[in-house]
Amino acid sequence: MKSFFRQHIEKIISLTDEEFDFIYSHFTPKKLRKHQFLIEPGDSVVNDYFVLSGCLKAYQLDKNGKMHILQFAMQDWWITDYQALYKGINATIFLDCIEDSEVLCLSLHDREKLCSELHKIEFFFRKKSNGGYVALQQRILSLLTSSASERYEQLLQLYPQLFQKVPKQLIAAYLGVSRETLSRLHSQAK
Amino acid sequence: MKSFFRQHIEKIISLTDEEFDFIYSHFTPKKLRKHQFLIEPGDSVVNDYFVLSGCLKAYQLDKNGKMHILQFAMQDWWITDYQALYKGINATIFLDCIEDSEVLCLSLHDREKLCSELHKIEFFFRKKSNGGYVALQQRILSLLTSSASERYEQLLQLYPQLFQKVPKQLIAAYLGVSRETLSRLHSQAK
DNA sequence: AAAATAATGTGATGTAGGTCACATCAAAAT
DNA sequence: ATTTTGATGTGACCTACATCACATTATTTT
Repeated sequence: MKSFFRQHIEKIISLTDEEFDFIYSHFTPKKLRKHQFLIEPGDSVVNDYFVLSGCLKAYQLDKNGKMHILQFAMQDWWITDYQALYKGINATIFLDCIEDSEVLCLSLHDREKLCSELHKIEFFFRKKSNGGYVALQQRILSLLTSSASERYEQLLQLYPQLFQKVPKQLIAAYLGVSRETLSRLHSQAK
Repeated sequence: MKSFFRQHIEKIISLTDEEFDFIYSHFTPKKLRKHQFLIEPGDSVVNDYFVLSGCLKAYQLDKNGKMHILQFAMQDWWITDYQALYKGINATIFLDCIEDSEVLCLSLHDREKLCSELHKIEFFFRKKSNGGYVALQQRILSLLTSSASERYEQLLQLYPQLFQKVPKQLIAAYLGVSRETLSRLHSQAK
C-alpha cells in the first residue's frame, strides 16, 4: 500500500527513500466502511484524501433532494471539499464511501509544510492541480456540447473501471441525467 | 500596466524589485484587435496569456456549428488552451478577442524555468491553479444543480463586470442555454 | 451619414429528457 | 434463509428549453 502510494508520486517526480519516508510521515491512514461519511455540509475541512482502495463520491443535494455528483474517487485519486479546504470555509458537499475504503489523510497545514520544505513535492502538487484543472475543463465542455448519451459514452471511454464499481443511478447523477433516461439510452443503444 | 501585473502577483506572494523584474523579463506583451485569434483548433500551443486589458473568450463549436464557451477572460485573468499547453497536444478550442485587448505571453518553457529558479513563483502558480480548480468545480455544480435562470443569477453575482462587456448571446453560450431562452428569462423576471 | 452587420426580442412549434408510478430483480442485513 | 432495502427497467405523461422564423434596434464599417 505504501509502495503503491510511492509509485503514484514517482509518476511525476523521483524520490530517495529518505524523501519518501519524510513525505509519508505527514500522512495518516484511515479505514472506512461503506456509507461512512468523511465530510458533511457545514463541517470544517482540514484534510485532503488520497484513495488507497475502495471508492468514494462527493456530491450535493438540490432543493428537491436530488443528488448531483461532483466527483468520484477510486484507487489513486485525491478527493475532498477543495473549496472548503482552500478557502477555509465550511463544507458544502457530502463526501462518503460507495464501498469499504482506505485513504491517506493529509492536512492542508502539512501539505503546505511539505511544499515549503521540499521543492519537488510542490512541483508534484502543482502538476496534479494543473492536470485536475484540465480534466474539469473537459467535463464542462462535455456538459455544454454533448447530449446525455454522448456524455455517457465519453465517461465510459475515460474511466471504464468506474462502471464496475458504481451503480448506474450514480453514473446518472454524475452525468446530469435522470436514472430512467440513462436506462433508456442503454436499451435503445444509440 | 507593469505595476498592475505586479499587483496581481503580489496578491499572493511579495516580491523585491529584482525578483519582479526577473519574472517580468520572461513575459512578452502583445496587442490584439477585436476578433483576432490567438488560438485555433489544430494549432500547437506554447503560451499562457495574462490579460492586461480587454476581453477574450475560449470556445468550441459543436457538430451543428453552435458555440459553447469554456471561459471568458477579462483584465487580471489567465487564459489559453490548457489541455493543449500542458499535454503538448494540438489545440481543440478557439481563443479570440471580444474587444481590443492587451496580453502578456508566457511560454510553458519559461514558466517551468521560473518555477524551478524561484520557489516563490511556483507557490504563486500552484495557488492560482488551486483557485482555478475550485472555480471550475463550482461551475460544474452550477450546471448540474441549477436551472438556466438560477445559473444566470449566479453568474451575475459572481462576475457583474462581465455583463458590461459581453453580449448576452455569449453569456447564453457560456451558461449552456439558447440566447432566446435567456432573453425570455429576463422579460419574465423570475 | 448610409449601408452593412450584429444583437436582441418574441411568437409558434418541436423535442430531449424529466417525473411519476409500478414491476422486477439483486444484494444486504438480521 | 428470510426479510428488508436498494438497483434497474419500462410505460404514460409532462415540461424546460431548443429551434425556426421574422421584426426591431443597436453597433460597426465604409
